[in-house]
Amino acid sequence: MSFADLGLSDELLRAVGESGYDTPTPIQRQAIPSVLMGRDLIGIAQTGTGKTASFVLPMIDILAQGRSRARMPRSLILEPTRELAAQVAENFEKYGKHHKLSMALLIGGVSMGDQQKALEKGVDVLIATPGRLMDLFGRGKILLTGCGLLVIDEADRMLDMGFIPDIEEICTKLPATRQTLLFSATMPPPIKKLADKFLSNPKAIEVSRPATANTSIDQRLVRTDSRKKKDAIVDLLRAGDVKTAIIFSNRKTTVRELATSLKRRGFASGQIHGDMEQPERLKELDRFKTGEINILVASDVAARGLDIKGVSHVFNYDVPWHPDDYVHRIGRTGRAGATGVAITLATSEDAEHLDAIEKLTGMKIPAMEGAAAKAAPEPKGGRAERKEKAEPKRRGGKRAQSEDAPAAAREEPRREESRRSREEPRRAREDRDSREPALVDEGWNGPVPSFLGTGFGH
DNA sequence: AAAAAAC
Repeated sequence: MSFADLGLSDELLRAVGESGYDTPTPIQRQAIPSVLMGRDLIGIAQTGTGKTASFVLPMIDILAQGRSRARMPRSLILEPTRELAAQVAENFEKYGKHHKLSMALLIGGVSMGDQQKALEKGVDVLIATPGRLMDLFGRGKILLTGCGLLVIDEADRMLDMGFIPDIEEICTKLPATRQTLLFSATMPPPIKKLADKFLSNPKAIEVSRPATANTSIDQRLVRTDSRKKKDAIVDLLRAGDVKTAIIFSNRKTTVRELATSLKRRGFASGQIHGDMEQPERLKELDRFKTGEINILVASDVAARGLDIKGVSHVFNYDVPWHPDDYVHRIGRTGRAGATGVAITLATSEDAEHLDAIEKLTGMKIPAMEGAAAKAAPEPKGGRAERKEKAEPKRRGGKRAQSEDAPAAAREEPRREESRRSREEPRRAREDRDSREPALVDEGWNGPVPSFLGTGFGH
């Protein structure tokens, strides 16, 4: 089975091929033909399954017919965070390069002027976070009556963030006869209700995979004391073979402090959290992706969905309060068939949260003792991931082929999803399915996209 | 207990 069997256009197949993809992932195989036929779709899938391409690709072909009119976007993609919206926009640019489609990225924290200008000219695809979209809508800058295609991505996360009322309101502004695609890692009742209300006769696709049966991530625990945490992290960064690391903290203030402290100690480090200005957030992310810095201190804004290639280590400077977040955080490493290391610093006060994590993942995180705790283990088993070992700072651009490979071309632990689903008690499945999968979603490795109504294509 | 998202 190749992409050519899915009914996509030649131009699109060319863009896909040029990006290095050749074989569609299960969700792409199942979703693309249905989306091309105009069907509604519920995709139970997480990042790492090739989810983004499963809607981006058919959308490009659907939108290739017809053209946009001023202030009347033809399609809308809703994302929970600004960074995820930017990541999807990057995918549109990549796969739409042989099409003449226009898009606008409507996210908060950046100037509205350029977004408005793009809307005025007319766009084929609107990629938005709910807040900015509602704002612009309220100002009369957008008419959604011509928007015949809606994608609600990461629906369960939208729920967590309290976006459901906004989503419902947005849905009512769209024409009743439209195609709606909804993606969610889990299906809690409110999401089910949303789907019942706004989708008609949807095709349901479920692609799940055990998150931390993810052997590509070597998980370790370091017992420490709150006062020694900073020294511990510095030791781990120095001693281990840390090529690229994300250090998660529970609080924005801690992110700031730790980032400052690491910088002062000479680490090529940066930070990202929700109190930073949006341009700064994207700039830091870009510096990290291009290798200008190799350590990123982050809040949970970066925990989910973000696909950054070649992260060798994830550190939990704090044990996350919500066990799901643990799985999401460590899922930033061990991506694209590479192996990664996830090290969690835990104090005696963290016992309860640690228990919750171990219960969720169904495994005890092995402790690094004594001398071992001084050195972070190397990611083992490696292929591409060990390549630049001697050189802590990656340079942008050239990357190992396997890392750059498409979701489908990558090595994928092909577990028997459907069989597993049948055999497993529903309860356990739901539990597990709320976790982040081991693998990556479509990459976003380019520079920070210019979010403002970029034309793409030539 | 936090974080995320509009101005």
